Amino acid sequence: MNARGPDEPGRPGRPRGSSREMLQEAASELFLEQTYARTTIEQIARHAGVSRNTFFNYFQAKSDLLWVEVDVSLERLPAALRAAGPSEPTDAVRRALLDVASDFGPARVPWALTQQELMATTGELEASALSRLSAQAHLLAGFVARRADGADGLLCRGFAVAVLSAAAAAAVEWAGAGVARGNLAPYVDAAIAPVCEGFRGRFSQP
Amino acid sequence: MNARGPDEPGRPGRPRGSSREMLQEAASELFLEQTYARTTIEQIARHAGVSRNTFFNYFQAKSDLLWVEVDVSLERLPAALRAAGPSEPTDAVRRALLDVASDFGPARVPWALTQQELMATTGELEASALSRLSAQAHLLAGFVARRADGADGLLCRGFAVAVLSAAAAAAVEWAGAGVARGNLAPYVDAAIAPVCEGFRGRFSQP
DNA sequence: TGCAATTTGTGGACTCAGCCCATAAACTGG
DNA sequence: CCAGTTTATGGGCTGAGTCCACAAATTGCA
Repeated sequence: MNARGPDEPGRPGRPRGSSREMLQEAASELFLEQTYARTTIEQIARHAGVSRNTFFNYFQAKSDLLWVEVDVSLERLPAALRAAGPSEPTDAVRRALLDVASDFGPARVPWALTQQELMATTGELEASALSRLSAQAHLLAGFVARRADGADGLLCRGFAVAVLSAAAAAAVEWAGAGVARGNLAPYVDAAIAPVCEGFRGRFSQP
Repeated sequence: MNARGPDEPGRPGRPRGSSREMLQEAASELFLEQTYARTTIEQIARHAGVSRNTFFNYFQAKSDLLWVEVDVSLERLPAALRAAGPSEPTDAVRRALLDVASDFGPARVPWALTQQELMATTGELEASALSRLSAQAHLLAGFVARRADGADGLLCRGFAVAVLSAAAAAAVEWAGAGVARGNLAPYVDAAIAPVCEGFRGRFSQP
């Protein structure tokens, strides 16, 4: 077990010859030229100067490339929840999601939201999308359950997936709105506010 | 263009030598023995006495086999919505979803809900699940938009995905509850009621 | 009876994602 | 110089999904 990260200088072993960023950049160029569906992992890797297998040292799946920006912002969700303070759970979740959404301005549209129609094999986008949604739902449900001690597990999970899928629908709408889309946050707020309202008060404070 | 279905007797062309049911039965046996992940399309087809390619004459994807029962019940959703009458849109949706859910008793658990952990390639279950959810969301959003003339598209879509994902979470909970799970409908009702409440009144009648 | 049209079954070939493995290369510290 | 560690690479493999050409089975029509 070595506590050092993969980039510290004094670390044993062969240093990395590439980076996630290089592969992302290579992929972006190819996606623009050919679309995601017509781009193979082999092409991305060679374009970045590495071999196909090396690609899998940096990403677990091709579809991860569609979600890089989203994944980065979602890493902040736990902190955003903690920062939301001891308020009512649905309010805390709403504030935290708006905080994460505030990362996305009109020019920062994730690949995942622009390549909706042009996916290769059946439901590659769907798979990657739902796997992310359920990971975050697990997080949110745990948060709510901890805040509302003894709350019904189904209620926590129901709220988590409902609010997240409403937010996702808002992101799709936002991405499809064209150049005048503005910021993501207002879209998300409009979509999740009714969900939060419907669940407000159902998570009794401990 | 031939209006006759694939089973009418007077239809030209070679009659079908197999059926969806035969393939489903073959698949069920193999899934019980080997799990979904360890069963190949080739095995299912041979077990049903046809070739691999013929499988794709009856199903579009291997994962369709996980959703046969669900798909059959979901076909009733449009009729259930129409039957829900001219009541408030969120009420109509709630009643229609409970109607569909009433198909599922304690012994009728779809494969999709029992093979959650044992999928083959990354996110095969997720892909098939989300593709179904978004198809039904499209339906629901259209229904609500028609009922509430001039309503915000984002609000309609947000409600549709929120209520459906809450129902899906309920189904997961239900399937995981073991032999004493009872009927699906109460689970669904508990999960979607708050969502419907949050959106109630937001779809002004025309 | 024969012939076109139509529909299904089938085998073969292909692409590509994802996975595993053995080996080489590049670095560390002793 | 050596042992340990980490990355890079090539090779091979499985399996889903697609395409295509051709055979087989049925229809209606001449």
